[in-house]
Amino acid sequence: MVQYESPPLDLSFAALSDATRRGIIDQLGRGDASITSLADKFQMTLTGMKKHVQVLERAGLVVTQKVGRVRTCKLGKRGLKAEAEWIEAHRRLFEARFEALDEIISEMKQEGSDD
Amino acid sequence: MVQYESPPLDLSFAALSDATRRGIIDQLGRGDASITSLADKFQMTLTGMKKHVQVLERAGLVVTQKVGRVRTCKLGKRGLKAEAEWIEAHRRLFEARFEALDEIISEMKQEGSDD
DNA sequence: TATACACTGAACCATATGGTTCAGTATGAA
DNA sequence: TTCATACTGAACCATATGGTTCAGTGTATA
Repeated sequence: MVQYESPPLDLSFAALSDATRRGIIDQLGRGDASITSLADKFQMTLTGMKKHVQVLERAGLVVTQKVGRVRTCKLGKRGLKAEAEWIEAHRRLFEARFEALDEIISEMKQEGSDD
Repeated sequence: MVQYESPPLDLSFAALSDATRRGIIDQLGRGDASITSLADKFQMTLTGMKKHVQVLERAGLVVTQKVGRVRTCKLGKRGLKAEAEWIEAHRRLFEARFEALDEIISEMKQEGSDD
């Protein structure tokens, strides 16, 4: 029996699982943007865009600040460090598995039913 | 107006957004496993575990093979390359943003309402 | 052959997601 | 003051998620 938690990774990977939200990050990399300008760019209602931004904000990937009537979104200082670390560590894990001898052997004598 | 797609990243990031599934990848890194052994290790019903494995399989992160009555799960050869690339590219993007001059300036003269 | 084991599928449940519309509120400009 | 802009919140909708139970099916084993 093993225990696993770490909500931050849950939130950020979930945030990254949507193409629109990855696009928003792309866009904010080219400069800060208001909700309205993002909504225009991604052909979506203001309300819809606000929800996406909130998801990114909860994940710490984006920070927003409202000045006057416009809310400006920018990339969060938190960055993607934790995510990069998890991915890198496990990418090595994947590779290690395939270099293992028993893998090569079972690859050679590969038979048996599948579905 | 911008168009964004790429279902593979959608699927894999979504798969990685659950701590149990990240744990399964961890576990498979230490050796192949049956649905039953995974279900035991994560204190979950067989049916529940099967669903998690299916999510990982759809994302290409895990492959399974049924021999006799046991379905063996192993890490997929696809790996985490595409995910690592996206994360790395955007991690640099985050950092570039913070090195930009206007960031430093606006950080200094930081005022204005927030919520 | 009888029994146990490993999985599978259908059905259900509560909650979350990704989107919308509609009706505000607050702010800036004329 | 009036009007447009920029956002906000509530409500709704269809679908997905993460889990369960229950009733199978197929495969080993005694």
